[in-house]
Amino acid sequence: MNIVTDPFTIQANYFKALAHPARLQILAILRQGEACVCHLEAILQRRQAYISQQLMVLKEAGLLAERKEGLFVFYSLADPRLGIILDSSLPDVPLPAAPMNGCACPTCVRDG
Amino acid sequence: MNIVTDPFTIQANYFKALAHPARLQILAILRQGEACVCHLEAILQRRQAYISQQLMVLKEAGLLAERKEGLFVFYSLADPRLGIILDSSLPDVPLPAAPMNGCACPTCVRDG
DNA sequence: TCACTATATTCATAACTCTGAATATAATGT
DNA sequence: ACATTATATTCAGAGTTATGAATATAGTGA
Repeated sequence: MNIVTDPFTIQANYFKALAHPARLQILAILRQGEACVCHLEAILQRRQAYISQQLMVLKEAGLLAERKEGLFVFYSLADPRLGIILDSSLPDVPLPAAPMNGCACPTCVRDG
Repeated sequence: MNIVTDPFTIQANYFKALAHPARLQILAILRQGEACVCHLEAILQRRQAYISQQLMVLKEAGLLAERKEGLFVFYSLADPRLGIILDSSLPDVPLPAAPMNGCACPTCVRDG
């Protein structure tokens, strides 16, 4: 595993991180504000390990910031510029944020 | 092979087309203006079949426009918005357009 | 310390994508 | 019609990525 210096390869790796429906859905959710893993788990209806795996891919690509609060880890977008890319990449199709049900994280419990 | 309607999957397919160094290099060249296959072949130093394959991927993703002129097919960017995405995705690294040598297409012959 | 909960990692296999070689098509001139 | 040139397509094997199951870690409270 060599260090990549070719700018086209670096850029390609960046897009690779974006080239996955579940990861794009996660990013769409995070654009609305930070969220913990359990939150994403409830929205995406996928098992926790799966969510964590996708978060790791996004994190390694440098797309996410994280904040710990007790047991919870809250993820958010590292760079708002990402919003420009996400908007520009799908001119005509709106990206609905899927509805939530049943998350026990502090935010959800407080907000009902 | 079903028709995809999920917006996240559509968007992911879009990024998949971008997630490849050779294709990004092609796009970087096309941002400077249309180019024929032989032109790209000379710049990328890859075999013609390879260039055509990558062009087909970009075309299927809806990124390219084409124009026929005799035996030559000139490709160009379908949507200038793509420039925004390409610029935003690599804030700090300049993308050099590789130097050319030896292309026999009408444009190159005319311009010397 | 122990039990509990939220999140992370590892691993094996399935699924997919890339690549190169060969070949096909399509436009042009003779 | 034939030859030539520019571009497109097909296909198989190599290589990469995704997925689910199992397990590990880390923070919290008793």
